Amino acid sequence: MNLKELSEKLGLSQTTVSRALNGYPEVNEETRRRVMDAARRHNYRPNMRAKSLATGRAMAIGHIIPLSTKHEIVNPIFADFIAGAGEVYSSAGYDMVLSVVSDADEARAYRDLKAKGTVDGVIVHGPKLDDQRIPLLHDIALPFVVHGRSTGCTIPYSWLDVNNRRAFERATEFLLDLGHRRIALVNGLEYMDFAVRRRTGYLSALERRGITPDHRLMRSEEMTEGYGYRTARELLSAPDRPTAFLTASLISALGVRRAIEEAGLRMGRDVSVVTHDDELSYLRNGEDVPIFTATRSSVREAGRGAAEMLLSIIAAANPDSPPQSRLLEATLVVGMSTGPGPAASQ
Amino acid sequence: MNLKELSEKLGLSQTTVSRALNGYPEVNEETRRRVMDAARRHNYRPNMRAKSLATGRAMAIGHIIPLSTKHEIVNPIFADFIAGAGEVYSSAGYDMVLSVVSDADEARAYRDLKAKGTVDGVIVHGPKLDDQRIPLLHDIALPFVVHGRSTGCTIPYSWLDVNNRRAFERATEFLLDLGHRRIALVNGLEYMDFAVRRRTGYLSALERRGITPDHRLMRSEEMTEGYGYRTARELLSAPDRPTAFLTASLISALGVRRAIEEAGLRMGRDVSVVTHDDELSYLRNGEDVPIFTATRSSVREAGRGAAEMLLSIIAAANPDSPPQSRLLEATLVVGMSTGPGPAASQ
DNA sequence: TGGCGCATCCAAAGCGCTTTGGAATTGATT
DNA sequence: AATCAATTCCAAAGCGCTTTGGATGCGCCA
Repeated sequence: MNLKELSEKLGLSQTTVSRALNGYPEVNEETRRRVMDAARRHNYRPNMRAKSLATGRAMAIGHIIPLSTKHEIVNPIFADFIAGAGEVYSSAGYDMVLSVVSDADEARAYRDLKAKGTVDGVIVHGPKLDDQRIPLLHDIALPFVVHGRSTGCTIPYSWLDVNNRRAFERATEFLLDLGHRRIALVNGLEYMDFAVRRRTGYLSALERRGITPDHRLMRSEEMTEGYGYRTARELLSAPDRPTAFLTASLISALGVRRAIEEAGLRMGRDVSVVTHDDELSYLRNGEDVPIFTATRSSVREAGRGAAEMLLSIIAAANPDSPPQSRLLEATLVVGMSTGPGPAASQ
Repeated sequence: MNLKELSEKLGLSQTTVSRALNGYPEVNEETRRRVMDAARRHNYRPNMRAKSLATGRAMAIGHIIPLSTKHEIVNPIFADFIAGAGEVYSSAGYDMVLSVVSDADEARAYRDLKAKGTVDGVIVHGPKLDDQRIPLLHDIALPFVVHGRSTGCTIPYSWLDVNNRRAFERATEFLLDLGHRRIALVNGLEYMDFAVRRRTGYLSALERRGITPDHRLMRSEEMTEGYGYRTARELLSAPDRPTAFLTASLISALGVRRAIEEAGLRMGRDVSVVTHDDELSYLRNGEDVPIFTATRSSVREAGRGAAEMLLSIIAAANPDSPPQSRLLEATLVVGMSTGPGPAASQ
C-alpha cells in the first residue's frame, strides 16, 4: 500500500493525502479524518527511502564502532549506551544505524555515511586525547555529538561527558579521608581522554594533601577482569603494598577483588576498593547495598542525553549555532569495599 | 557530487556512468576506466536513498532489541554478536539498523520495518520457547534468520544455533566422570529456548547415569553476577550441598566463585564449576589457561554466521527456497575450576 | 454584478538513482 | 554496395514521496 494507491482509494490527490497525514493546515478537518482513518485501516506507512529522498532527511543516526585489533571498543558499556540512545531515537521516529569498521577504515566510513546520505548525524564514541574524528566531521559538515571530550581538540564541538576528573578526585579524597595513603590507580588506556582526566583527578587529590604520587602504583590498560587481577596480585605482593585501589571499571574491580581474596586478605577490611560504575544493566554493583564503593554514573542515561542533544542540533539545522555541551556529575556511593586505612588507626 | 553532475563533467549520459560504475558489460572498457577514475577523483558515492528507491533493496539489515522491563536483552552477548554480524555486513556493503523498542511495540516494529522499507531482512535475537516473531515475520514476508531456535514453532525457518543440549550434556558428563553426584544447574531464564535445551542436556546426562535429578539444585533466572552469588551461597549452606555447579554464563560463574570463596571453600578443589562461555571480548575466561572449565562457543562467530546466512537468503531472493540452518558445536575446555568429586575419592 | 480573499484541493516537478527500449556507429558478411 | 549483428551509448520513464505554483469554488463586500 503506497501513497498513490491510498489516494486513489480515497478519490483524492496524492498531495492532499500527504498533507493530511503530515499535519499541514490546508486540508479540511473532515477530509483529514477520512485520510487518517483509511491510512490506519490499510496499515499504510510511508516508504522511508522515498520520503528521505524527497525531504533530504535520512531520519537516521549513525554510530561507528571501530573494530580495533584490540577489543576495547566492542566494550561492555557500548551496549548500554546504545540502549539509552535507541530509546530516544525510536520515540522520535529515528532509526539507528551501526557500522562496524576496522580502525583503518574509520575515516572513510564517516565520509561514506555523509556521501551516501544514510544518516543525518553521528555520535562519536570513545574520544582519544586528540581525536581526529572531530575535525573530520567538522570538515564534512556532518552533525555530531561526542560522548566524552577530546582535550587536544581546538575547534568547538558538542559533547556530553561525565565529570571524570572530579569523580576520581572525590574518590581519592574519600580514600584519603579514611586514612589511606598508598592508593593504586588501576586506570583504563591512557590514550583515551576519559582515562587521562581520571588520572588528573587522582593526582590533584593526592597533591592537595601533599602526597607524592608513586608511579609504581599507577597502571593503565584495557579494562578487563584479568588486568585488574594481575595488577592487584602484583601490587599486593610488593613490600609496601597499596592499602586501597581505585579502578576504572566494575569489571577490573572484580579482578582486583579476586586477587585480594586469593592473597588471603579481605576487601573492605584489609584492602579498600573504589571503582567507577557505569551502571551497566547486566553487571550491577550489588543488588540493594552496593558491593563496591563507587563513583556512579549511568552510561545509559548518557546515551539518552547524547541522543537528545544530537536530535536537537539536527532539528535546529543551523550550522552556525553554538555547540552544546553537558557535564554529568557522578555520585559517590558507599559500599562494602572500603574501610579505614592505616593512617586512621595510628 | 551526484550522478548528474558527474556525468555532465564527463560528457556522458547518466545511464552510461551508472552502468560503468556498476560493472555492466555494455560499456567500453576505456570509458569505464575514465568514469571510475573521475568518480574516485571527485569522491563520488551514490546516494543510497535514491539507489534504494530505484532498486527496491534497502541494503540494510535490521536487529530489533526489545527493551524489557527486565534487562536481559541489553545483554552482554548482544554487543559481541553485533560486532560479528557487523563485520559481515560492512564487507558486503550493507548497513545495520538497530531498533530499541519496548516489549509491547515489538510486533509493530517489525511491521514498520517492512512497510517503511528500511531493511531487507532481520535477525531474530533470543527466541523464546514458542516465539511469536517467527510466524509474524513469515506472514509479512520479511526475510530473517533466528539466532537460536524456537521449539514450539511449527513452520520452517532459517536458524543458526549452538548445540546447547549437547554442550550441557557433555559438561554434566564431565562432572559425573570426575565423581560429582550433586551438581547444581544455575540456568538462565527458562522461557528462553536455549535455557530449556541446556536443562534437557543436563537432565539426560544425569538420567543416563541413573541419577535422579534433585529439583532443589536446579535454578533458573536472569544470568547476572548477583544471581550466581545468591544461588551458590544458598545452596552451599544447605546440609547436603552440591559439589559442583553448572552455570549458564561466565557472569553468573563469577558470582558462584565469589560465594564459594566467601564460604571459605576453594574452587576447583572443594567445589567444581563448569560454565558456558560465549567468548565475550571484554570478559575472557582467563588469559592463557582458562579459569573456568567451560563449554565454549564464540557468540561473535555466531554473529558472523547468522549474518552470512541472512545475506545469502536475501541474495537468493527466492521465497520458496528451503530454509537454511546451522548447528555449532561448543568445545569443552578444561580450566582450573574443576576437580575430582566425592565419588572419585571413595 | 464584479472583484477579492479564503479555504480547499490538484497537477506536475523534483529528489538521485536504475533500467527499459531504442539509436547510432562499427566491422564483418553476403 | 547492402545487410546484419555487435558494440556502445543515450533519452526518458519510473521508484514513492514532498512541495511548488496554481486552479476552483465559496462567501463577502463594495
